[in-house]
Amino acid sequence: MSTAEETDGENTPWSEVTPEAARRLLVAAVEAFAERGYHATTTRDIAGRAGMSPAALYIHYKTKEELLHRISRIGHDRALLLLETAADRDGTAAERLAGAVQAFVRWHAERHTTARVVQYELEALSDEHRAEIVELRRKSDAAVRRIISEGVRTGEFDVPDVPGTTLAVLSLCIDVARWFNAQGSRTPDEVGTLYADLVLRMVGPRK
Amino acid sequence: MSTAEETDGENTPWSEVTPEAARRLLVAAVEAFAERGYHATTTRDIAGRAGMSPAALYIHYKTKEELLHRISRIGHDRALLLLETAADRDGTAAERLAGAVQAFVRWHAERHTTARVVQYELEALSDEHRAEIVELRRKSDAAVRRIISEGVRTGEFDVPDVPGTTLAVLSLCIDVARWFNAQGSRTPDEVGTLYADLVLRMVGPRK
DNA sequence: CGCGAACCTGAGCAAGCGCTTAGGGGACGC
DNA sequence: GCGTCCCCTAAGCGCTTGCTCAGGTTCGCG
Repeated sequence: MSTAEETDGENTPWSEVTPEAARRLLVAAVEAFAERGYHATTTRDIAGRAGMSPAALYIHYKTKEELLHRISRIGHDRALLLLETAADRDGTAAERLAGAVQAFVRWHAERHTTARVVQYELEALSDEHRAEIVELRRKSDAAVRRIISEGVRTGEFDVPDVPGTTLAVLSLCIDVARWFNAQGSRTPDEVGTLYADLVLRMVGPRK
Repeated sequence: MSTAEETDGENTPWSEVTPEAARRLLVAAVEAFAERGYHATTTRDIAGRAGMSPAALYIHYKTKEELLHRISRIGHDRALLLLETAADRDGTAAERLAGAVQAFVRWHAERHTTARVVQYELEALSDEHRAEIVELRRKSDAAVRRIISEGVRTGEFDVPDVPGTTLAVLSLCIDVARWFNAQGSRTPDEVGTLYADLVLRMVGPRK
């Protein structure tokens, strides 16, 4: 369907999902969950989008919730990788923070279908699965906080409330998945650049 | 249940919902929708929380979707009122923007149960109802954009992309409803003050 | 050709869904 | 006492849900 989804520039989207039929089902589930939400999506709808019968789904996944967990896990791994890569780069804190925001926002805009499921369907996970995902989110928070803390230490940034500002930065980026529209006038890169600028203003020294 | 919900300082929460039984049902629906989401909530659950039989719901509301629409409509009216009141006040653009963000964020934190339903269950509405709500959101956007535009005109603000920054400010505030936790360490007022400061930095002149 | 493994389907089950209907029971005027 | 109105419940209807299971098709390999 969506060519922007299929031909992702920086990586093959779901290459880690190995039986091809399982991948087709997972991609169909991402689309359906993003459109209607997890609870409003039926297993018949997922199977139908993948061109299979409802029973085929249960050959590759034990339950509908396992499908959601696989999607959420892969998405969170990817998001965490983006942030930690940006945090580990060389350069000033400002350069690294701008890079992290640019990459994180770009991902949320470009792959907003996936990101919507990843960010807004957490409470549909089982307790064990949700605990696993929450731990990944804690690490994402730590990566951003590390950049901001170092900027404060070197005097590049003026941030009275580091945990609060970290939360606000992540919140701002994540919410891109909710409002971004591929038919809109802004490209993912433009939104990333705008947001990187706004975040640098949030942490920069007062005039 | 939650005393913070029941005893709202600035207004009686659902006083506009007039038959008392209808109000009890609506409050129960807000709690249930916020906890599990609209589609995962059953009419039996709503009626049970209100201490009634499932059939009682249909004396006061035609469908489950009508309940969601009433909640969404009242919440959006309240949010719009907050923003327009702040925009119409006297003072500098910076003062008015800070006031708008403080009030808007405070509402999203203090009444995060309601706000979660209002902000994250739009696609469960019927087409007509959603169109009505989208119009209210357009007006909220216009109120914030007006403040920022005036700040740019008077030279108080330096904002290269007014529509984009307006979107980011609203997005930042709305997402408070998603992560705010009443058991957490921050009060709604503290979050409002933090966010007002961050937003002023976003629009302020470069150092 | 025979055989086993991998994959998928048609049919359907038990449970739960939104919503309806027939009727009960208390408060009120007369 | 009696009828009327309003608010509510018990029971359940028709349908959809997540999921199962027996069996069929396709394939590589000897």
